[in-house]
Amino acid sequence: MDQLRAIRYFSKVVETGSFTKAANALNVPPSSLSRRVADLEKSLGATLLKRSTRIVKLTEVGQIYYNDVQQILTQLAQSNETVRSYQTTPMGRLSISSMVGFGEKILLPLLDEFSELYPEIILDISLSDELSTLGRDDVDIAIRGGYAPNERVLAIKLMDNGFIPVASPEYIQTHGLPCNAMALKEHNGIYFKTPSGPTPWLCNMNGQWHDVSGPAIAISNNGTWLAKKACNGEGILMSTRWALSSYIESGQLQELKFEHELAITQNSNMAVYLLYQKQRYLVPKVKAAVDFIVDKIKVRYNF
Amino acid sequence: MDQLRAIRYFSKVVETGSFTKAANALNVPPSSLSRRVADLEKSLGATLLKRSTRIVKLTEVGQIYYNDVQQILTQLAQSNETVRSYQTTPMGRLSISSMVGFGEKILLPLLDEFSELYPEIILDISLSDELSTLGRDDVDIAIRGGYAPNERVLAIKLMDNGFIPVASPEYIQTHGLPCNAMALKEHNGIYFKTPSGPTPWLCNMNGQWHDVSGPAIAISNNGTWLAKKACNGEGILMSTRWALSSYIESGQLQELKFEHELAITQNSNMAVYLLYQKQRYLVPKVKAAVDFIVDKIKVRYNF
DNA sequence: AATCACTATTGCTTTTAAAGCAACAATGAG
DNA sequence: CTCATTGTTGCTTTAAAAGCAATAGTGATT
Repeated sequence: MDQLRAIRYFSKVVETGSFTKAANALNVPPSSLSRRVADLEKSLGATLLKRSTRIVKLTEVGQIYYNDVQQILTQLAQSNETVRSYQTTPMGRLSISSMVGFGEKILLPLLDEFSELYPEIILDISLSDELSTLGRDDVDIAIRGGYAPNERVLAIKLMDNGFIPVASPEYIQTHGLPCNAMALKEHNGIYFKTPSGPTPWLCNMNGQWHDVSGPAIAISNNGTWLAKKACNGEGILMSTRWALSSYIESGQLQELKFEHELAITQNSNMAVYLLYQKQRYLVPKVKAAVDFIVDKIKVRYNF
Repeated sequence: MDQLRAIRYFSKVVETGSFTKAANALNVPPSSLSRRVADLEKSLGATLLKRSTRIVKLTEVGQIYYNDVQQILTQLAQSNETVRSYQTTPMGRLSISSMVGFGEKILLPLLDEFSELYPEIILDISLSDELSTLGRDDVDIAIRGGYAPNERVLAIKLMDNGFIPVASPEYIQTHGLPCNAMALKEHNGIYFKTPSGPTPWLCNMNGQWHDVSGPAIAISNNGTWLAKKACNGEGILMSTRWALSSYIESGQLQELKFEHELAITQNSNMAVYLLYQKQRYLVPKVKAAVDFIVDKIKVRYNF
């Protein structure tokens, strides 16, 4: 028995929820599916699918097996691709996932250059702040802030991800410059929101952490919108240095400095990491992109 | 093409280093191997094996592919086993790897009981202090001290693994009771050796770590031999409480207590962990053994 | 409650792929 | 230079999966 084929058939049935639909998708008669899945079940000595003419659903073991086998299929596909593309020119679909803010501000412009350099690579970019599990999904490269990678995944630090407080000159004129971190509590707050909630203003004074968040006037995960609000003088914003640098340089916003530094988490080494699976670095397109991104960012943003 | 079969053939050829030997091992004609491997290479568009009539060896890509594929094969085998044995009585070969001392003193006696309870499980025990990578090798359960598991591996703390200093009453009579940890430097040392080297005597005083190791008179990874030396009054030994408890209870050795506690590493939470792959817990034999070991040890050694 | 549409399965034939065997060519040891 | 050994190739046989048509069972519809 060709177990791999049987598994592919089985998976398709699970995904479409029907032998007929799966058969159409695979361009084989339903009888083949029925027979191969039956073979598979026989060889495993267990029923994977509970079938009736109307509905096909996984049994308990079936669910377990499906999950296991899914992973095995992707791994095999990746290994095959590694070999196939070994020592060829970078080409094919390259899937990159990035944090929204970083993606818009820094990554996408960079990738425009990249595309010119490697026209045969088709980019597939997802911007999202939700963390996708590398390897499980078919993401080749992920860019995340302060993420703890597992052993199979390599992490390269791209740049610092420290948050700094800023406000517009008008706001400071109107409301006064907060003389110390504690004084922030009396100021209007514009808050950046991550998937795990809005980011508070924290301050470490003599080993003690204090929440110095002021009353919120706006919360969003869209950095651009928040920055505009800050420019309008609506309040104080804490965001990353790289997201704010253009506003600071143009004078629209200015950094507020305090004796005790501010942060948005007690975890000190916040940074932007580029993540990829160690094995996949052998695939030319992945290697090309990783090398390109890391190199350009090192040159341009880490003076 | 049955890729799985092709991969199995390919693997066998790699392992035997010859098409003919592999063919004998698999009971198929060599021509089949030749053809399937050729198919595989064609489908991957790469040469996996460099062959001549005398010698067959892996190419660079071949090596990569072989490694990848090896893992995939074991994963698939495990998934199949999971399904096959789902909800059956525990049986089959169960492979356990343990630290030597713990294995001899605690695990093996326990497993004698286990065997009576599950006669259909054939135990395959390896005692070694080298850490074997779970999942890679076909070890179902591993028992290690202070091991950092990855995400796929579950770790259950079995008991503390703190080292305590002991000496025989005779030794103390002859050399005097060391009045504080620092005084240990003047005493004969019997040292337990791990794969990463002999274990020093460390002492944390007011936040500072001091090495208070005395001159060595014996070093070994064999706890029993060291304990005997200590009983003979040859010096002071630091070893785990569980390894020494029988000697202490019989009065052959006595614990030395100091104001500042001793340790053999700056890492505080030393413990004995039982490790297994999360997935494999679904296999009855693995579940039975994990549950049994954890339960018995909790009852008998963690009062 | 009976019908009807749809679906998975089964029996049979056709097609395809791998096994098996024998002959061949290439390689490296002696 | 010879020769045993090994991997490959041509051909035949065998096994397995595809393909097709017919069947039986199920659940929604009337």
